[in-house]
Amino acid sequence: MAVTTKERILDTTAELFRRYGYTGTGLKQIVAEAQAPFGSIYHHFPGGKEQLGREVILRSGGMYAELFETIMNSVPDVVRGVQNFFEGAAELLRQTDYTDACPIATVALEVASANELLRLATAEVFESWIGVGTRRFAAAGVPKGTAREVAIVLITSLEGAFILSRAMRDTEPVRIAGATTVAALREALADAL
Amino acid sequence: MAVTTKERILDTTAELFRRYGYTGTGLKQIVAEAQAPFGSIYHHFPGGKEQLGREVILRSGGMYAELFETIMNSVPDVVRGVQNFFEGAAELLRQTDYTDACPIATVALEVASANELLRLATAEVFESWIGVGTRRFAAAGVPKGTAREVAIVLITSLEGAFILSRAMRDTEPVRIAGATTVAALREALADAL
DNA sequence: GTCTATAGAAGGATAGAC
DNA sequence: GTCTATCCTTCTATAGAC
Repeated sequence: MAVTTKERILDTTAELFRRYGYTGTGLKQIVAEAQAPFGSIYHHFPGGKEQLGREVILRSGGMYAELFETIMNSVPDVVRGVQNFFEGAAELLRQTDYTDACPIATVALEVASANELLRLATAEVFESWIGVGTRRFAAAGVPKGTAREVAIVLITSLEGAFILSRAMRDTEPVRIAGATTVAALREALADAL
Repeated sequence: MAVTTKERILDTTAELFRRYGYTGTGLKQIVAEAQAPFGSIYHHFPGGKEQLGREVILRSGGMYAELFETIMNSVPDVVRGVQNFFEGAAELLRQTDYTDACPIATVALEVASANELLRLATAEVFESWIGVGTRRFAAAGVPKGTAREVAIVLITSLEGAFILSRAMRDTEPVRIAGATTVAALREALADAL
């Protein structure tokens, strides 16, 4: 897996943030799981938990965007790509006992009214995701303004569905969210003709 | 406001949970804001923070369902009602500096993989909301199975939009989520004819 | 420069004064 | 039975040994 201590800390923190959130994850818990000495956190992240949190948010956001791009690139049809993305998310949820959902959602809600630096990091990630989706849908023929709306529908539907699916231990919300997003995308593509 | 100490504790905790989440809210912080002695928490909630958390989740869930019903009852048209619900949510977000969103979402994500008792409480609330929406849409003429799907679309869209809107400090996601939900509802009503 | 030990504050919980 | 004072743990952060 990760070769350097810093990478092990980043990966471990991302995993713990996804499961337990920002305030629910302790620095001692991180170094214990990453098998790193406590001091290494402050060596690699002089700004402490806040700096580590910021880097993990941005890194996780980038990795999730790459996952989306990879899945979308694997099929020629944009609608099929979106379907596969949601089906993959539902399958991963089930396989991981409903832990592997959005890597930044819990943190985003925790810091939204509590930590301005970290809120800005989550906003940056969401804006980047919207950009990725917008470009992808625009390239498939959706008008620009509508493409952004469809991207927002995709992200908000998936995020909300993750909340319900994790709480209820059922993939139904994610599957319905996928159908809703596909319907919005199909209509946007039809309007473009 | 709240007359009894117990009610003040419940109201204050609900407010703090909404802003800072479960792990981000301390018991000392709660009694300070509720102007109650520390011991009163363990007097009224012998099970400690967990019991208090459970009661707050269920209570907040019930109050939010009542808000939905009130708004839906205030207009004859179900589509207009849903539009008003989302517009009210967007307006409240803006007015409260993006703090007053879903009362249980942050807690739901925090406890989903960390506290089974509280996870079950959040699942119970989501199921009750789905029931409220399903009955409302079924009464408006949507077929039963579809009515449940529309209810889930409403809740997931709003929840996801709350995350993005709070992070980005922009009501755009909530407004788009409202349009998406209305589209799904309109289609479900059209299919019923 | 890597890591351990500890400081200082805040967390949840409890015992017991009144 | 209401409330205060305190306990023990855990938290983030830092100082300093090696």
